Amino acid sequence: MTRPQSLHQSILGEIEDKILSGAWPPGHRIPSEHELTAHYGVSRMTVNKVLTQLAAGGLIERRRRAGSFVSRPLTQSAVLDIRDIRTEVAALGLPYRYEVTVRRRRRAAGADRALIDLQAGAPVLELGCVHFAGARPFCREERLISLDAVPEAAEERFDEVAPGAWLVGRVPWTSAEHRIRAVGADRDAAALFSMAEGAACLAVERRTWSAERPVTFVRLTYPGDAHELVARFAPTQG
Amino acid sequence: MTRPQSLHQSILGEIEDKILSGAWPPGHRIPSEHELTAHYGVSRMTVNKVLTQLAAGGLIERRRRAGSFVSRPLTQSAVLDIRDIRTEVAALGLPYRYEVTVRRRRRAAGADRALIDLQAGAPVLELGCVHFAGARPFCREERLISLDAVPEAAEERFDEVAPGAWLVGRVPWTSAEHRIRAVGADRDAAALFSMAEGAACLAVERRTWSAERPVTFVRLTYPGDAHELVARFAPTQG
DNA sequence: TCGAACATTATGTCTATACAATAACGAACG
DNA sequence: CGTTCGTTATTGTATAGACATAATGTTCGA
Repeated sequence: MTRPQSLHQSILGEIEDKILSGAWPPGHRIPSEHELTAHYGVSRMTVNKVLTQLAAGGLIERRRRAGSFVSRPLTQSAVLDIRDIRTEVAALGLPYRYEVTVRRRRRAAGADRALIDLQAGAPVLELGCVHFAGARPFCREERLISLDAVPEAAEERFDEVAPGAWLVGRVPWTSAEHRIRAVGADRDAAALFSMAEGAACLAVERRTWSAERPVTFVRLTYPGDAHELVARFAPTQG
Repeated sequence: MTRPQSLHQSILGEIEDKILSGAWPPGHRIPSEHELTAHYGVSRMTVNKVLTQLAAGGLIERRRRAGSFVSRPLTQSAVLDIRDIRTEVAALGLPYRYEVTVRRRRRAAGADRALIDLQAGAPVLELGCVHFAGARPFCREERLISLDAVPEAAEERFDEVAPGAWLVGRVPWTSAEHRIRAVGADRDAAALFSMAEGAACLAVERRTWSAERPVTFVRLTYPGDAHELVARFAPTQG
């Protein structure tokens, strides 16, 4: 359990404890790097590393000449883990399977451009999928892929690998924006999930860019309260 | 625009660009600290700072003796900003108001202990609130506060400050877990939001601990698709 | 051929020192 | 009394050197 920690880790832990326990309340001025250096008998660089890390985590704020202060939590920002659907299903201990229901190549129309920031007439691939957990449909996927950004997608059948996983393996690295809403099931979703039209569904919309260029838009619709997203907030991730 | 950056910031930017543009694809081994040291003409500590930061952001993975590698994005973890409800309403440009509808002090029963990890019979304060944006109800709040953790809450009327804001100002620093689901409106919510029973609502449940002790449980229910949560993911925060 | 011992290499951590940038403080001055 | 200006405490950044640690390759021996 108590594995040998590095110096700055144990110092980090100590200071964190002081803040989390309330011994050092929000607004409290914590000792200067110089004082901490003396207190712990370490070099200033080590102390600096700790405080820099605490500041990055939002636990303290630092001002030159003034000192470092325990920050008051204004916006609790939590880390949301967006996992691959296959992984999600596997976590339930159910066999995973998916079907491609729609695969259409076309040029971006007005409606598309509202979803993802594309040039008019840019070639896009429209995809529809259903993901299954065991025998039951788990999630509906509606996706647009910019063929300007990912031309290889035009040739891909997506029989073997789902579009999400395919893109992750192909497109280098991305920034993304997620929007999470509750929506009533449309006729399609109601039939798919065997639920009443208008019943509650969780909709996760994700827009993805790579090197400033739009890559893909996807809307994942999960039935009712059978699915939930979990986000955790902890001062230091670990 | 191009303000004078520090050395490690500009190096960070360069490497990030290489990864995001795809020049260094996932799995690619990036130059060793020693090589980067030579390439940029800086000390190893500076390079180390950059790579450590990239690793913390999840953009690269580091293995002793083997080197540093561009990681393949498996779980895209996004940062979800959980704001104060008052702030959310203010962002809409609407006047904010709230009402306390329920305020009951009692001992934790079985149902409560399923929500928040309390001892049997521990004193809790049960609260119900409705938050308004303009004239329309914006959000329903159901809350349990552990009076062991926050005894002062027993005396507080919550006339002036909503429970969420009150707690943030009082309880030092917390870790929290958020669960986000879509639920059908119960009779109460349907009446409140003037919607059909069973219509889609977004439910955000938050459990909060301070110094390992449970502090509060809150369930926020937002009407239908009138509300959405936004989470962003970017390699380096900034 | 297989496994154990060893060498090598890259990361991980820490120190001591240095100078720069910033902003709070206090003293001098109008 | 208020403003300006220099002083100084504190953080921010960077360097060079050192040793620790881990894991990969390599060599040698059974």
